[in-house]
Amino acid sequence: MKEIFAGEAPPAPAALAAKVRTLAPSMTRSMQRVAETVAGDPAGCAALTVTGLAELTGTSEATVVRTARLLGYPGYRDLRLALAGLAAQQQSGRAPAVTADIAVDDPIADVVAKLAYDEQQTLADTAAGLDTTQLGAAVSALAAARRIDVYGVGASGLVAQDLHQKLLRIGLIAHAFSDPHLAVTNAVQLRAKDVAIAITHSGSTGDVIEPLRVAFERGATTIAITGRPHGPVSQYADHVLTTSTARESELRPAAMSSRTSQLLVVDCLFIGVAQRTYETAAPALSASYEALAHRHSARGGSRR
Amino acid sequence: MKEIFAGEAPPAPAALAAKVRTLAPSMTRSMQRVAETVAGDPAGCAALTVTGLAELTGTSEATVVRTARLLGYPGYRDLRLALAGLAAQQQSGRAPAVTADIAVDDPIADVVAKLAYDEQQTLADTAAGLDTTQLGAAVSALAAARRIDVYGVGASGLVAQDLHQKLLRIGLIAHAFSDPHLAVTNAVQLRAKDVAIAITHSGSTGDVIEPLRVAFERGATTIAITGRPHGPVSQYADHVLTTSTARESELRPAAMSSRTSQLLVVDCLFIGVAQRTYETAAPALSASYEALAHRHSARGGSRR
DNA sequence: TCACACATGAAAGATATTTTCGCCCGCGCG
DNA sequence: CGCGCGGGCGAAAATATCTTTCATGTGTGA
Repeated sequence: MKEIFAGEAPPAPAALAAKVRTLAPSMTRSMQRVAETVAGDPAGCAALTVTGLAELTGTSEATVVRTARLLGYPGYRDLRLALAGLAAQQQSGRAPAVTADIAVDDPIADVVAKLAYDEQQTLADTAAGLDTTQLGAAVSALAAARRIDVYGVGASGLVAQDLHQKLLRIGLIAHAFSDPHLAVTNAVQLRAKDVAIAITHSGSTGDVIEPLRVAFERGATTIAITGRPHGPVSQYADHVLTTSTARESELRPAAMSSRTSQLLVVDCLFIGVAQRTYETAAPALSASYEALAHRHSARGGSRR
Repeated sequence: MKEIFAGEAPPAPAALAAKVRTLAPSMTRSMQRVAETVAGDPAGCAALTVTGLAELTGTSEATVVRTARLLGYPGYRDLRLALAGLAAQQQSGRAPAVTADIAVDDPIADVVAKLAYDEQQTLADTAAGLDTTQLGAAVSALAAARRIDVYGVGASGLVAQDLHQKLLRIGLIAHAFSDPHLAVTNAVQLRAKDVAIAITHSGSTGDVIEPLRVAFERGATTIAITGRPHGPVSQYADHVLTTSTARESELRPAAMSSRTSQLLVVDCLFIGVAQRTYETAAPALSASYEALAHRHSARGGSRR
């Protein structure tokens, strides 16, 4: 009884069900049972050991191994591997679209998937809609600036601070203001060669438009990062960088996707400036990195 | 120290490369070698036995098994199965799409594209690597909390503030601290039913670990949002939410992708809590929305 | 410099897989 | 109707593979 399949087909890739059907007639009863079980639930069987599968099908280990051989694998181990692969393929096949809105009764796993998907979408949209000419001009202005002021309130305030932190890290003189009064009183200090940046999703947040207007009138270069490029804020902006807007829902306020979008724009500005000022930016970056290094191991304890 | 990873992530599906990156820092040299080999050639490694892989990487079987464990599998056998699945997926279709690093002389359009792609990747990895069980537990704790304190310094400080803002918006009592002293002095006020959240990419930022420890010892429920789930911070965390780590380059500091990842986690927490407390959250959300409405048209004027 | 902790691999121990071996059942022949 | 024969089949031995334990070396901090 030799099942010498010398030179036989290499381990079957995916068409396992077909192979089972083809070979079924030449199988004995027990082997058929095994083969059918395997073909019916690849994922489940992949989790089983020979013994497990033997019990499940009411046969013995030897039969399982014989079946595996008949299907073209060197042994059960390899069949099992192929099964795992098959299961993975099937798995990845479905679950394509999660475009629906987030509902109140969505399980947490769906929330994660949908949010991630939405934010990815937002990023793609933003990248596609960003005017690289404007971006380039903004970068040039920033790279040459004597001083940079960033305005943003509410959620945009955090983005302003993010940009602020980044610019400081590469040795530029930057400030971020969330307080409208401080913003305005500082804006009057600006002059040509300085840069003012207003961040507002709605494009009509008076609190950040006002300081931008002041800066604009003082002759500073002004940049607006907004989701409404034709909104009031653009009046006083030399360069307008448009952020994209995802649809919002009750559970997902606009602030959420606008933030993602704004951050991407801010990152682009940052990288752009870092490129232009590489000579000074690179050392500054690594210096700030090293400055932090000892704060980590310091109190934290060791790994694990 | 105990490696009780009870309730740890179930067998990872596909995002293995991401997981390797996330866990690499907490690995020893030999384990890193194994992990890299595996991530580099899933298909090839799936064909190897423990002994084979040990020889290939120049290490021992024990190390291979240890690595498999660290990656979240019960043993090497299961890692191998997952590897086979991964290989099948890769085979069956999409190109891995390699991204080049951002270079100093990249035109601005490339910068935008690469950044957007990287951040999308980071989001996908984070979503894939998030343990929804932990997330669910964290959400429950937050929804039932009397008071919520969030700690984060540096770039993570902004994320902490973002969460803070969001939680306030749905009527919860939350605070964010970037000042380590304030954080600790407030942490001593916490008790059971309160929640403390520490956000740190490195997992070893003493300034946020300390307040979390205090909160932990006071009996509060503690949550860590970190890129190194086995880092020191997890010692004092009831629930650990893992953020993914993208490879960083000179121009793209880790802080950048960690922020993206952290924000996604924070958003998930927020939505989760909003779902659970829908009755009170929904009105609170629309109330805060309306409160802002008049600040927009007020001074800004109309569009265009 | 010493001591400690921790990473590491060799080898023992446990499981899983493969092979061996012979039972048992059905069938044809005496 | 009984007897032998061939092959499906599974129990258990043999082997491969995986896991755990433990002793050793190595780097690190006091």
